Amino acid sequence: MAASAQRRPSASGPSPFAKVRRDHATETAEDYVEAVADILHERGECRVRDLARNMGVSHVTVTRIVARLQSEDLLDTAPYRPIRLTARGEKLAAECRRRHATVRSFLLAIGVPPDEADRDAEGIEHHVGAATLECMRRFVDRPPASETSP
Amino acid sequence: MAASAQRRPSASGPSPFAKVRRDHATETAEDYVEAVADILHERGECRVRDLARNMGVSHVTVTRIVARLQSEDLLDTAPYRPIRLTARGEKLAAECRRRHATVRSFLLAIGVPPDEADRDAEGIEHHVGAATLECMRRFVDRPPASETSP
DNA sequence: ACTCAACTGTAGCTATTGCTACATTTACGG
DNA sequence: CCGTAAATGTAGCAATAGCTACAGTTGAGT
Repeated sequence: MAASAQRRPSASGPSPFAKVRRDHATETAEDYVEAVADILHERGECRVRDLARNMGVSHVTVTRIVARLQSEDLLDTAPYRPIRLTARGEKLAAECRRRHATVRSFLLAIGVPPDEADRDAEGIEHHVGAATLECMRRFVDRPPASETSP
Repeated sequence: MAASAQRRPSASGPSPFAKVRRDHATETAEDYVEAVADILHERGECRVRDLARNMGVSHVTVTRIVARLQSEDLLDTAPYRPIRLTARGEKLAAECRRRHATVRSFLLAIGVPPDEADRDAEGIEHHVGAATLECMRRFVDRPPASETSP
């Protein structure tokens, strides 16, 4: 009888779920860094309060996560001071922004309604590998047919 | 100055991230239920040990999560006994299996290499809404062009 | 029947992300 | 200046998901 109960091939590790777990670890960082970049762009200054409103969580949660991201050299702040991006943070934010835009455009290109495209892109973007992203980009650049228009 | 710093529209809640957080809450349930179904199908019996190997975590983690899923009426077990699916669990597993297959086929259809398609499908499947899934299904059923063959 | 290895459960730790309640700081207006 | 409201920080709680170490069960083989 076939191999083990592993339903997915384990080419790069003991379990495909390992990658998903790793993604979750960076997901928060990516969301916050991207949000900081957006807020900075819109208001010129990013405060804990802005992030709390943007992410839909309490200011306490934001404070703690910002502290962690500062220790990871992604954000830069001081008590009662605005939050800025480090060089690494800027770079990560740019990558995330680009990837998010690609995923969103891709979903729209295959015919997903805008509101669901927004919601799903938020969750999907963190789980899209390099090859998948490239395929999405190619698809958006050159949609194979008028699939979206009946 | 425009609206708020919300970069994404908030059509169905205070923040698009709320949905992502909700998805995460059910993600574990879905993964475990699906794994139980697979193991049951392959070996006829599902033990804590099988799940631990399948998910790449320790048996302790599995025990605790199985207990929670039992309290949620998705799994059914007893101390030192095999793990089975409840009716609700069966239903959820079937839905997940179908969705996973769709996402994976879709990724393959847009040209993602099989190994990355496996990995990414694992992370993406939990964040795919009904409309997005339907679009993927339509795409797989009727690929617009020979996008995958250079 | 008994022994023993494998399996399972329990205790107790860490880390992350939520929260409320309370304390402190900033900054603005009078 | 000084007071106050808003913003921020801190303390301490809950739930989830990891882990190691140790204890208890099961079941197979002798």
